[in-house]
Amino acid sequence: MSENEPKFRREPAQQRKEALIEATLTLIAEQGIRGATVREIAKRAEVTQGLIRHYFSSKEELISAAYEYHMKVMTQLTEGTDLQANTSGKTRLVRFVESGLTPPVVDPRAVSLWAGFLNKVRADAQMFEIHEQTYHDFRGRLEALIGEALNEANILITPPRLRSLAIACNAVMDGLWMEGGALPDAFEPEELPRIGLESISAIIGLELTQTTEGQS
Amino acid sequence: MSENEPKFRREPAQQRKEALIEATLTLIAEQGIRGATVREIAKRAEVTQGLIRHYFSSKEELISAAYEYHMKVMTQLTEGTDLQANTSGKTRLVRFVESGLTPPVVDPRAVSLWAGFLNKVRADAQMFEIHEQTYHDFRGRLEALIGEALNEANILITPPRLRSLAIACNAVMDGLWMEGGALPDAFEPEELPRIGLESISAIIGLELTQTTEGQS
DNA sequence: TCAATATTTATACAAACGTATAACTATTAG
DNA sequence: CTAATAGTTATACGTTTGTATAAATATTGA
Repeated sequence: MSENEPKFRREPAQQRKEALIEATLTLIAEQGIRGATVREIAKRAEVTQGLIRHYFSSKEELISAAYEYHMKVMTQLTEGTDLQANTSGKTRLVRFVESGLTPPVVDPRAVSLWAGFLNKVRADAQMFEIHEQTYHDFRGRLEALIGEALNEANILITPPRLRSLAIACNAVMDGLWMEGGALPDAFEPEELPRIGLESISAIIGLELTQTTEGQS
Repeated sequence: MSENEPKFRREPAQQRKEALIEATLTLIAEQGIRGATVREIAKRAEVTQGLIRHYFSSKEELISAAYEYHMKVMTQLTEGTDLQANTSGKTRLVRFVESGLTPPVVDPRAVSLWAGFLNKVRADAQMFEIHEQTYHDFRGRLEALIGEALNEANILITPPRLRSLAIACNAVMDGLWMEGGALPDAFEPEELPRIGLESISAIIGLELTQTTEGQS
């Protein structure tokens, strides 16, 4: 009669936290922060709602933790591609653009998350700091790569002009990323990186679409 | 003793509806759709909550009406600039880009609204249709202007290539619009249209920054 | 094997939510 | 001036929300 099946399993703290955060992010992407209720989060993570309060002292704290986690993952996604150092700046720029305009960076969920967090990021000082740092870091890396690529080609450029080019290229990438994520069926798979590279080539005045170096 | 001050005023139906919709949009921009509660909407519109149900049979209907209203306003904002017909395509393209990259189109509230509506637009078929139509309309207009400007300069271009250029220019505008709205203090007032025109000039291969025609 | 402990479940509560309906009153038509 | 109408307020109801606390149980160390 009495089956001694355990009624629940205890998981390592970090693993549970991550599961709760993942469920939170999915729900925020689907229904916004207010739509990510503690009960629904618990259901998705397959625990009861009381457990959330055991790991996070409030919903506010869970949301902040989820944001931090997400931004870290996104940063790693755009960093990870390039490990071998002796590739040219031009090639690294090409790869940076390509990886930023293909999955998993281009992804409906990522765009939805950006939208879902926007207001909260504006209101919360700590989250705003994380956002600004990530944004400037991304643009700074793009600016450095453009500078190196132009330098290799012996194209001279002033710092303010380089800043403008970086803002413009960043805007192209942001725009394509947003549209690719918001309208996933409106573009062919290779269309986004192709248009991105063509546009950035034109903007910085250096052809990027015919790479002679080996493609990883 | 008994002052015969009227306890409320009756307003024309359309005026009340618009006030309710405006309050709704402001709240959606601030806190998302779920944050736009009927009670808070009523408070902002300075009426009691019961009145909302007199004009809209449900919150769902109010949200849809607010979206339709907002998209109409945004469309008019990007249409309105150009009335005199005998200006060149190049000039009209310049004005189109400039007006799309300055207030009131570039505006934190507009970006927040875009973010706030994103999920709902994906889920609701009717709202999705409105969104797609507006988006394609905008890009179509941009594509036509680019085509005319290039044609005037005797630059030949194939239709698929024109499509790519339009997607790219649209992405530049979207990206700058988004960044200008999300980080209002990160750019100088003239920086966005300047960078936009420079980038689009480079992308389509036609200089737009030195206009010889009169500027409105 | 058994007590100690931290994880997990279970239950409860006040506040806020969308909705429904009744009561009031400014406005209009005759 | 009066009655009818529709805009508006007022109140209420069942659910869902975030939070709080008690109870149960899986796991660990001695």
